Amino acid sequence: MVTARKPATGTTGTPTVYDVAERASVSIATVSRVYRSPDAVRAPTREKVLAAARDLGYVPSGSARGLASRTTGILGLCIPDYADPETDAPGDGDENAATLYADHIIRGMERAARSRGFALLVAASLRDDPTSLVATVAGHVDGFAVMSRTVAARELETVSRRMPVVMLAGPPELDHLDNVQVDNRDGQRELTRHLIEEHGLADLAFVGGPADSPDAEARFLGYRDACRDAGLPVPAEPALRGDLTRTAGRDAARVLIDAAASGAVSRAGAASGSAAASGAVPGAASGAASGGGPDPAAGLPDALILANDQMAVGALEEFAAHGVRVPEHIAVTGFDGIPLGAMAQPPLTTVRQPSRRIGEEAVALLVDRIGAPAREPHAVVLPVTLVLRASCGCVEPVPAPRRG
Amino acid sequence: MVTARKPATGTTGTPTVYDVAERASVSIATVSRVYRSPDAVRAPTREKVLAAARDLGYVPSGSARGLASRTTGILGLCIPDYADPETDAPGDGDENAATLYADHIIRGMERAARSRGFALLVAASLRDDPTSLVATVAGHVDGFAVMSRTVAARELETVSRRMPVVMLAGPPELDHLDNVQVDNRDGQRELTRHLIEEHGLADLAFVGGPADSPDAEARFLGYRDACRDAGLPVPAEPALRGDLTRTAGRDAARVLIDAAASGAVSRAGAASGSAAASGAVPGAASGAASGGGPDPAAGLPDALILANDQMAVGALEEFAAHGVRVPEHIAVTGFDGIPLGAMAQPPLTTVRQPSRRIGEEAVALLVDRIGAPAREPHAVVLPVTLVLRASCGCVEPVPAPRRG
DNA sequence: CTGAAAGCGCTAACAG
DNA sequence: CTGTTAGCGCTTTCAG
Repeated sequence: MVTARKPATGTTGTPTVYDVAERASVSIATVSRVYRSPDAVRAPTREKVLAAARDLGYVPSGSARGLASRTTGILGLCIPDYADPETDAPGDGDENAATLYADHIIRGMERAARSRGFALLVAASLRDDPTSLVATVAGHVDGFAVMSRTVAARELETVSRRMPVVMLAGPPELDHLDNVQVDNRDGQRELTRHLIEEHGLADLAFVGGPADSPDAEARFLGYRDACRDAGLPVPAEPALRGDLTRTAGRDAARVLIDAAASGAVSRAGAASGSAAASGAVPGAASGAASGGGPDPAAGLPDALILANDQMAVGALEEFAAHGVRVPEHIAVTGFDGIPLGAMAQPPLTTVRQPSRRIGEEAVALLVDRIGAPAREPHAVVLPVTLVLRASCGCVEPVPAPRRG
Repeated sequence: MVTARKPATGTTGTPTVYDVAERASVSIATVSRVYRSPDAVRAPTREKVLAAARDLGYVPSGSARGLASRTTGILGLCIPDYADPETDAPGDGDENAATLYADHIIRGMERAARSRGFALLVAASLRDDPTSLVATVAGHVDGFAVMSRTVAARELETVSRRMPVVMLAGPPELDHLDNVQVDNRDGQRELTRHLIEEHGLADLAFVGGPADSPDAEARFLGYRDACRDAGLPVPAEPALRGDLTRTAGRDAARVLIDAAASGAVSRAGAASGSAAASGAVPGAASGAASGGGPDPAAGLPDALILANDQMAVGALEEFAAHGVRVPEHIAVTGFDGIPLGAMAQPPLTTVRQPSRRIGEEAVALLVDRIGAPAREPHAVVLPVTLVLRASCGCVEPVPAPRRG
C-alpha cells in the first residue's frame, strides 16, 4: 500500500482543498460543495468547513476551478491603446475626456457582467507592443468583447470559432460575430437636418476624423444624407479632417477663420485630405440663426459640424479667442455627449451616444451566446439622441425637474 | 500495455496541447516551450508547432497555465459600487463625471499592468450583492489593489497573508499592507492657505463629504491646518456636509444663500453635522479679491471650499442661478482636478490628484511585492498640485505652450 | 534541443 | 448527504 495520495500541503504554500478537508475532517469533495452548492451540504458540516477555511486563509484557486469546470466566470474586453502614459495632466485634462468613451464601455460592461456573476478582464493594446491581446485575454475568459480595430481580424476569426466574441462600435468586419453599434449615421443625419430645417442653415462644413475611423466615417455619411435630403451639395470628402482631439478642433476653427479673413477663397482648401468641399454660398451666411452686429462672420460657413465633442469644444474655444460668436456668427455641433459639452460656452449641441449601454449590450450578447453557442449572430444597433443646446442656436432648455 | 494515455481531443472541444503536439508530431512539452520560451526550440520545430496551432485555432488555456505555473499574469482591482445602472444620461451627464476618479485609476492600472505583462481584472462591489469581491478576484490574480472601503478588513487581513494586496486611496486600515495615497491634507492646506494669504480671505466655509470618506476627512483636516496656521478659528466640523455630488454642491450653495438672505444668523447652522463653524467676520467680505458693485454678497462667507470638484461645480451653478458672482462675491474651490472644472464658469480653482498615477503606483507596488513577498510594507504618498484658476480670484493663466 | 512523467487544485460523475 | 476517483490542460524537472 502506498502512502497518502494527496498529502496536505503541510507548512508552506497556499492552503488547498486538501488542507481544508483535513482540518475539517471531511473529503475534498465536501469542501468543494460548500463553495459551489452550499445547500447540498448539511449546515453543521458546512460550518465546520467554512471555519477551517477561515482559519487557514483559504481562497479557492480560480485557475484550478476554471480548469476543472471549463468556465472561468470572467468576461473580457479588448480596447485600443489610448493616451500616452507620460502625458498625465499636462494642464487642462484634455486627454482625460478623450478616454471617457472607453471608460464608459468598461463601466457598462463591468456592472452588467458583475450583476450576472461575471468579473471583467480588461486589456488594452500597447502602441509599441503588438503582442496579441487575444491570446492574453482569450485563455482566461468565457467570452469577450473587442473594440473595433483593436485586434487583427484573422485572429478574431480563429478564436471566435472557439468562444463567444462580440465586436464593439465597429462595422462587422467579421459578419458572423455578434456586434453592437451606435447609430452614428442616423444621429449625424438628424443633427444636420436640424441645422438645415430648424435653423435654416445652408452653408455647412463638416470636420471629419481619421479616414480609418468607422465611427467618424459613418457620421460623415449621415451628414451627406442630410445634405442630399435637403437638396444641398453633397461633398465627397469632409471639408477638413482632424484626429478627434480638442487640439484638432482648435486647428480646424483656425483654418476656417484664417480662410475667411484672407478673402472668400475656398476656405476648405487647406484641408489635409482632398479639398473642394461645401459649396460656395457665401451670401448664405447672413441667413444664420440670429444675424445682427457687424460681421466677423464674413466668409465663415453657417455651421461647423465636428465629428466629435472634443473637437467641437476645441473649436468653441478657438472661436471665442478670435471674437467669433457662437451661434450668432456660426453654429457648432459635436457628437458623443461628453459632460464637457454641457459645460462649454455656449453649451454644445451634440448627439448623445449611449456609451455605457454599449458595454451592457455586449455583456448581454456574450452571456446569451455562452448559453447558446450556435445561436445566430445578432447585430444590435443602439439609438442615439439629439441634445439641442445653445451652440446651434437653440435656446438652452430649462433643466429637467428631478425625476420622482 | 495500456492505450494512449492522453488521447488527442479528437473532434469536439477546444484544441489542447495534445492536439497541437499530435498535428506537429512533437511532444506536448515542445508545444508548451514554443509558447513559454520560444528560443529554447529550434526554429523549424517552432514553425511546425505554430502552424499546427494556427490551423487548429489553438489558444492556450489560462486556467491550466495558471494551475501549473502558479501565476496567472493578472492583477486585480476592487472598486466600490458606483452609479445606479438605470440612471444613464438622465440629462446632464452628471454621473458621467462622477466616475472619473475610479476610471482613471482603472486606466492607470490597466496600462501599467499591461506594460509589465499583466492584464487587469476589475470587479466592483454591487450595492445589493454583498458577495465577497475578494473571493471572486483573489483566485484569479497574482495580486490586487483595493479601493478603500470596498471590502471588509477582516477579509483583506486573511487574503493578504497569501498574496500581494495594496490599499488604494484610503488610510492604511491594515498597517501591514502596501498602500498608495494622495496627499489630501497637504493639498487642502495649501489651497486654503492660498485663499487666506494671497487673496486675504478670512471668513471661510468648508463643505465636507460623508464622515466615513477618508479622503474628504483628510481634506477637512488640511483645511483646519491652514486655519490654525493663519490664526483663524478652527472649526471642529465642516460647516456643511454633502455626498460629494454636484447636487450636493448645489444644495450647499443654496443653504448659504438662504442663510445669508434670512439675516446674518449662523449661516452654517443648517448643516447636517454639528454647526458652529467659520468665525463671524462679516465685514471681511469686503476684503475679497475684487470688491465693488452692490452687495448680494452680504452674509456670505468670503470663500466656499468644497471637498471635491463635483460639489464645487454644483455650487458654481447655484451661485450663478442666484446672481451671486464668483469670485467677486465669494470665492469657490474644489478638489480633484476633473476636466469639468476647467470648463466651469468661472474655471474652477482646485487641487489636482494624480489619479492615474495612483493606479500606476499600485501596479508598481504589486509587481515589486510579487518579486519579493517578504518585503517591508511600503506606503507611497503621491503629491498633489494646486491648480489656480478664476474661481478663487486668480487670473486664468495663459494656456501653456505646447511642449516640444 | 526534445520527450516522458508527475502533478498543480478543483470539479464532477459515481458510489455508498 | 458525503466520499472516491478521474481527469481538466499545461508547466516542469529529469533524462536522453
